[in-house]
Amino acid sequence: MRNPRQNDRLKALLQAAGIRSTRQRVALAAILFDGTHKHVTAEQVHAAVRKGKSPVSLATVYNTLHQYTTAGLLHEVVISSSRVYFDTNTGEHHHFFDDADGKLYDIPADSVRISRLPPPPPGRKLERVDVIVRLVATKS
Amino acid sequence: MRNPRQNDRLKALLQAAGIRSTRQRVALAAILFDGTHKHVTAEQVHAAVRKGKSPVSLATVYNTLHQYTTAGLLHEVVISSSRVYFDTNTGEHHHFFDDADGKLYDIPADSVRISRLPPPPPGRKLERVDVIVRLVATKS
DNA sequence: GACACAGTTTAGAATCATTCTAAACTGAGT
DNA sequence: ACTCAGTTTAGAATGATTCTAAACTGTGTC
Repeated sequence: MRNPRQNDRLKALLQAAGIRSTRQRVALAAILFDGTHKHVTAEQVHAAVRKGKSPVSLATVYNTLHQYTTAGLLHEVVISSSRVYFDTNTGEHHHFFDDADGKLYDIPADSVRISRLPPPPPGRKLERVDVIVRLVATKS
Repeated sequence: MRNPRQNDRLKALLQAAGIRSTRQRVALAAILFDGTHKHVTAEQVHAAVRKGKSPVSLATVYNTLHQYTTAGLLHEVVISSSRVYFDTNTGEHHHFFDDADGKLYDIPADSVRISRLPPPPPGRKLERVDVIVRLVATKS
């Protein structure tokens, strides 16, 4: 995105999260925070940023995705052991996972009601509840 | 387990699942199906079987765990991207995952009620619902 | 505007769980 | 005992991710 208005928005977004803005971090933010929610892998982000005019190394993609996650700009979603997804929707919600094509779809938090959850073991507190609804193709 | 009664039980269990019983498969079954439910990784099973008198290669541990999973004797639980857990409890239930020590604890199915789940996208059907409750140490 | 230095980026090596390969082995039926 | 599909194996290969150590860059200081 060469749009200077966009650029300022992204810099502000990083600043607000306490992250120093650099050329690479803005390029990645432009891909991730374009207004629509996404589920992406590091490789996908790397491929996308390589197409642009502002190349970023794979190591930096990993570093930055983790940094954004720590800063609360992304959520990590563990769905399959072979790859980690990063979710730009950081609000409470759940996921459909389609095994056929490896894609994730959001389920709004209020579509799922969890009740009667047992208390966590002593010395531990509940951090997050992830509901993953695994899908398969209907063998018609 | 050198107990011949045990041995016959395990062979029968494999047979019933349509799996030919071999020395290796029985040795692994002895570790997995001892009457108590477990959450194990391939490495853990490999370490355990190596201590016994009936060594099994790591490749066979992987092959066999997957075969047992396909046969419905185990369930695969994906909780963290760095390892896969195999669960000897194949009934419907959910999990606490303790990030502090990487351990899994069962949550009985009837402790969690999921309602208002949206319908799966067209051409897909719901295969399984996994609820993972992530725990962290209480910072006291 | 040049200087310094912590923070950042990078290519490539390293890691680690898992899968693959291709050869040796084994069990069930003749 | 003989055969052949099915099984096991060591070690190589894979693939995502992390590490390393060296080069680079942004920000504050004069």
